[in-house]
Amino acid sequence: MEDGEASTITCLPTTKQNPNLLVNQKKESKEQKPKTTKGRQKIEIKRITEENRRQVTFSKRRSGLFKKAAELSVLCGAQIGIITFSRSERIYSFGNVGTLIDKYLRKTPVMLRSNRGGDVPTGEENNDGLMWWERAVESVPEEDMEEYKKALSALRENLLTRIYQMGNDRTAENLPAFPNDMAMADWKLTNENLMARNNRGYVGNDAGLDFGVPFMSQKPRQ
Amino acid sequence: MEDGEASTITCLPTTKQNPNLLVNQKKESKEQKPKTTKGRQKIEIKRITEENRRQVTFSKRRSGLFKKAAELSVLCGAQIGIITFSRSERIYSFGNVGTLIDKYLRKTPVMLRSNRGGDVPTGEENNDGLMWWERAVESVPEEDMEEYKKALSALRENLLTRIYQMGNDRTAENLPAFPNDMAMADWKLTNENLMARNNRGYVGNDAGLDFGVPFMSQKPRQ
DNA sequence: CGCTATCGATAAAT
DNA sequence: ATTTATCGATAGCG
Repeated sequence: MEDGEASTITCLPTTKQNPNLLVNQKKESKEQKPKTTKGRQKIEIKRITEENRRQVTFSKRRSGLFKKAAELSVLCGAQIGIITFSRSERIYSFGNVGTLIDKYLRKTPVMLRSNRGGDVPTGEENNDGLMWWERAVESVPEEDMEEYKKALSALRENLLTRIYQMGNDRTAENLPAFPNDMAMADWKLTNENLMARNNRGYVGNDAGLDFGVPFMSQKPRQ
Repeated sequence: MEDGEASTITCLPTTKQNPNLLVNQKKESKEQKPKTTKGRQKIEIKRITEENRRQVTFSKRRSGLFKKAAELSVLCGAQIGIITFSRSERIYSFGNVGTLIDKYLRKTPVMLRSNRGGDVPTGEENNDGLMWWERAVESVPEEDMEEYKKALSALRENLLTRIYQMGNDRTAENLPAFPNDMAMADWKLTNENLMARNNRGYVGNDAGLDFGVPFMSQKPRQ
């Protein structure tokens, strides 16, 4: 913003807001503006190649999508969860995803069909390639049980910690209240998602995050 | 046409073919209509009480939401999954939910840091109110371990079963470059979910589980 | 440097 | 006609 910013870029009239005044100001300037933009344009629904533009579009449309989802949720009292991965593997989620995943998976009531571990129809689905925690419990050697238990516990701890970590709110001013279907915390977080500005930190390709919550920030609040 | 596919689930909405309303509407036409519609109206975002209207709204907006999601997906090459439960517990999903849930859950790498301690800011982190599977493993009495293990195992089985039951949506496992389309199977699944109401039997309530089990298939190629 | 907020203008939806 | 969702461009914030 150093170069060329102050010096009025091209077509923008100087009636533009002064960067110095970041406070919300009434744009009283109802004056004649020399047509600065081309307005909303029609775009084809196809992969956006330009990296930059795609990024911006992703951000904007995702916001729009989440907003819609929130509205639908409120209007109809429906539970909605959205999971989104950008191309850079960054995750963005909306709603109480964890709960919904749970319900989703439970569409089929539990019945103890005794098809054991490697039953996958696609073949070659032995335990190889599975994470330790997704392996059948029986496959854990008795002597490793102790460690296994510890690990499971740690896993749970991490999840809970993550969930509770997101206790920092950002003052959701004038947002409607969610029906009691959605937990307050979730709603707050969703709001963060909606207006969120802070979202980084957990990125990369691991350094994970959540489970049941749509949050963005990762600030551990110390 | 290829983008037609991309352009969303589309097609399901609107059978609106009002002869009066031509598609092309230029603002130049100053024709005074005696009394057409009141145009788009603003509605308050609050729970719709009237059962009927809410149902309709749910249907319409869900379509709209899915459409948006599809567009976003195509435009930005992002993976998107939406899970929706209506008040009547009917499920509607969009996208390759299975894969996304998998990725979502996998986003939490297991770190064997056993940071214990009830550091939960909000307090009340006792085991009460937790489902059996989310309780600390240590809290399981030794004599119950056997059963616990069985349960965990059954859990995993069910998840796997569930996943494969809901169809072959593992197409987009790690779709490389995003062609402007979502996997066919996924679309089919989405559409099925959209129109087919064959989602019954998932009753379920209570006991949820979800976190530690990624399930889902392995790499497509073998 | 990458992602989000804002703005003017306009396409889209109702 | 009126409200909403983007678009392109850019300022702002981490």
